[in-house]
Amino acid sequence: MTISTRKERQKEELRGKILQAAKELFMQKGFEDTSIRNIAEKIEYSPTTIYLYFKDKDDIFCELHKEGFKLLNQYFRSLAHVSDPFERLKAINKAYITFALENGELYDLMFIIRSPINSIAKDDSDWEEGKRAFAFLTETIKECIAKGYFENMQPDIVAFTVWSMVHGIVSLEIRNRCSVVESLNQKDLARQASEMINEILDRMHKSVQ
Amino acid sequence: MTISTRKERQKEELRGKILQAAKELFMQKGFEDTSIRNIAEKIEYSPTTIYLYFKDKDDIFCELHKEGFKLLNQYFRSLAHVSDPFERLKAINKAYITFALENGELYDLMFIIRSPINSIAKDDSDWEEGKRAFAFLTETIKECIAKGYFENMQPDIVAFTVWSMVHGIVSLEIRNRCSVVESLNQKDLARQASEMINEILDRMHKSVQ
DNA sequence: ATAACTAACTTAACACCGTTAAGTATAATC
DNA sequence: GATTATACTTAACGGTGTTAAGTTAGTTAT
Repeated sequence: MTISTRKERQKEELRGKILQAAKELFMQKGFEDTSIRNIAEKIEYSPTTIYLYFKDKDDIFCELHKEGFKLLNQYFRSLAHVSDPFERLKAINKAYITFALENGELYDLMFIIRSPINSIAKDDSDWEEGKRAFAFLTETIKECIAKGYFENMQPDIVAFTVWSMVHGIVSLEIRNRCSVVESLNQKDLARQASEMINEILDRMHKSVQ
Repeated sequence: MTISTRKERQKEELRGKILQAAKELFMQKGFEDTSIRNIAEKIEYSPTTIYLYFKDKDDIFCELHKEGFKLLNQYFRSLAHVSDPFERLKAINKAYITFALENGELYDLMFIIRSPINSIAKDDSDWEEGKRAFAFLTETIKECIAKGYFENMQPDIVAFTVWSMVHGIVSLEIRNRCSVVESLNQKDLARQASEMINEILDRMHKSVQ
């Protein structure tokens, strides 16, 4: 028993090493620019070994995709204690942007890259953590509505809108499309972006008071 | 003279054919999934011929990038006659989303794809039409501000915010990340998105009256 | 103890990719 | 008619994801 569990543990360890190496390389060079051979070299195994642990490159993608959402949920979890829902909503925005800019390549993987997202969409377990993150946002917005914010608006439509606003900013930044706007200080984009979004939310709120 | 101009014309024609073939393939399969060999096969030339007309694949990208912005400006131009700036702004949002969803792969090229956007950023001529499009938006917002909208906000910050809001929606759709929101009718996304954005703008306006 | 089997890994290969060096055939020029 | 320039192609390089077949060590069965 002990011997077979050790073997199983070792297998799991190698799987973890592959994932770790893949993650580090993806963070450095991005998904497209990281090859199976690169990963193999890093862990000092032959490229084909990786296929004993993962179906294909997309399978590794999926794993890190899930990991990314776990991390995002960690960023969010620390906000659960903020009791005022509107303040929490603004904090979510800030946390989301911080997460995206601190983990650019991971964010890319989660929300921008094309790759195997169509195959991933079928399997519900791949989106579990993603849905949890979105649910946290939706729940916060429901509380806001209960307090009189976003009157006459559907919670998940508001949630989607808020999400897409921050995603818009972040993805333009990550894919380097901000250069057309000269007056935007690239370095302080996170702060400026947060402010803009929260300014918008504030004004929306004032409109219904 | 006639003979050399004919040759020049023929060269230009082939260049155009390459661009046209590339465009069609990009629209069908996306940039990454279209190879130089695919383009060559389509126009019945050898792959290397393409390198006589374009420096590399990124060079073709740049050309279509510029073309995309020209087309976007065509969508915008038809809105110049809308005299009320706030109505025009809302029409711009609608047109932008329509453009993006009608020309998904082209939009991808312009605003999402990583590829050679860093090399493109240096050359100002590549962004000429892009800046014209953004200027149209900024100008409209300046007029809005002159009429009392967006009080105490910087025009190009507002412009960037508006842009990123619509970009957020559109890019989540194009890269298939909308599936987490079950209540969003995928088919009518354009309409729903337009409505959401314009609802937000309306509420922002009411807040300062 | 030896034979058969299994697990973990590697080698070699396939068909593709972007790109380039060298070659060819045709047309223009001297 | 010889040379040179133009327009194009062939063949190759080093890379990619992926797979079929081979190897080597360890486990199990007789």
